[in-house]
Amino acid sequence: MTEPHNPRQNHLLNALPSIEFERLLPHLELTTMPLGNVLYESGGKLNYVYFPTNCIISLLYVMENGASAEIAVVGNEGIVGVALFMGGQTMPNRAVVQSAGHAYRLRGALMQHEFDRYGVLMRLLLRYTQALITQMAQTAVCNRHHSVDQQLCRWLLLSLDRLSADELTMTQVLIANMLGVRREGVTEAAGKLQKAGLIDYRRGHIKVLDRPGLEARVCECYQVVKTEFDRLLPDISGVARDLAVNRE
Amino acid sequence: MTEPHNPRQNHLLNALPSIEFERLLPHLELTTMPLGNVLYESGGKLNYVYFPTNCIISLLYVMENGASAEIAVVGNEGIVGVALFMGGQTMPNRAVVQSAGHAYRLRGALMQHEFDRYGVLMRLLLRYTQALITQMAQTAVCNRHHSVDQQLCRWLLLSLDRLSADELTMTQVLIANMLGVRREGVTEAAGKLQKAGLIDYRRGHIKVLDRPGLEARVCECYQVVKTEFDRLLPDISGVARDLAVNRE
DNA sequence: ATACTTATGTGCTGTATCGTACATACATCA
DNA sequence: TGATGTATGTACGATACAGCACATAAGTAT
Repeated sequence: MTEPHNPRQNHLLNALPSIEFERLLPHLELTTMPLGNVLYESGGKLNYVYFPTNCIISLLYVMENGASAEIAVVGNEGIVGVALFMGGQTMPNRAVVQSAGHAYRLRGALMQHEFDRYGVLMRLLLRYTQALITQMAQTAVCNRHHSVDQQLCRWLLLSLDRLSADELTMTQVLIANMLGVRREGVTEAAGKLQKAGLIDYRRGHIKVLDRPGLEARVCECYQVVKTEFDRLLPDISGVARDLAVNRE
Repeated sequence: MTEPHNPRQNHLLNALPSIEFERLLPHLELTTMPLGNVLYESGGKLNYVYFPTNCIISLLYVMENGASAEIAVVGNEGIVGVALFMGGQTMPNRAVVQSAGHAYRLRGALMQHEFDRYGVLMRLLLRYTQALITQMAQTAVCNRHHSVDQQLCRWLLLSLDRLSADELTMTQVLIANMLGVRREGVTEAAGKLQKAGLIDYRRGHIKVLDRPGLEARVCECYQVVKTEFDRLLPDISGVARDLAVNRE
């Protein structure tokens, strides 16, 4: 049950050539990420970047009136805190643990220093950031045009992909906050999926029974995002090799 | 009307130290940007990046069923084609001229080469990209929570900021495509603004009569985006004022 | 002027989602 | 075992917007 933790469970870290990885290793701190923990507040200074291994972090915007909306999710394919190397230091949204687990964190100053070596790490981070951009853009599109049912499917699939699991711990209230809809809307949408035999939903535990069924029902947004992540960050050492060679 | 065109009308180019600017200058090609012109298609290769001077480019996603939604707008504060230096080469959305004008373009290979000098240009581009991320994120939030009325205000203000003008040429159908709503919805929202004396709307021409009034009516999303652009690219407002003077 | 095209305005019905209120089921712990 | 808090289900009117049909108005070409 208690798997040994390893920074290489994070795909970005795993894709690093050993020289760069070894350089980071002593500075990577294993951190427990309990559900609901806030990594940074909107506009707050980022002291660390986080490389998730088996947790999911949700980037969400909280409005003046308290309503919220998820902008993107980050799992072990990515990093939390892109503002640290993009140059802005902060961002106008909150990062909160959506699914408990672990992450390796790295001090912001170290992150910047390592980024400024202009090596494979920098290339990977920029590619990841582009993928993140696509996810945000597609969230905007999905919020505009698709039904709660479809958005729930998208959200489930994106989350499960990031956990490499078929099950997750999550109440309907939380999902509603992420999607920025009423809790009752989630109840109804989840009810339909349950009735269709696609998921099994019981008091904070969702289990996917028929993944192809979910994929058949989801809007195009899911595939756009997934395809783009696969394209930009294909499994993995391959990319690193390309990145090392391709740039003259 | 041959105003003298100058690459420095683009804020990113203008912010470059002279060494870097001089190096780019011979490669910057002045390009006419007619309304509706498609700079790149979803997934299409980017041969050039574009530095708008007095035009607006809209990044929009076109869905399988033909519906569309704007993800972000780019004016003379920015650059079109971030995928070229972020490493992904393409993006799953379309870039189309929303307001006619001019831009300077630069071959993709040159852009990458210059980025890889890791100078001021790179820093500026990354900061701009972070600002762009905020704009996209806020679009997602706005699509989720705000009314067509509010979104129209936001869209108008963001567009006008990028033209340093109080007037723009734009039919309701086009606005509807950008916002991803029905044309009739725009008619109604614009009608309200007209009735309130905030704008004068006549067959493809919108003139803002009461900008403070618009700002009072817009949702928080506009300020979030504007504040973030000002923070990350502080030279914007100054140059914008200059351009506004030049126009009269 | 005339016809024609394009832009805008209006009205209707249908529907997804909201806001609200409340009922039921499950889980934990005294 | 029962009490209590939390998660989920259901119901109903209100509303914003979609989808559609059509009317009017402003330019443009003949």
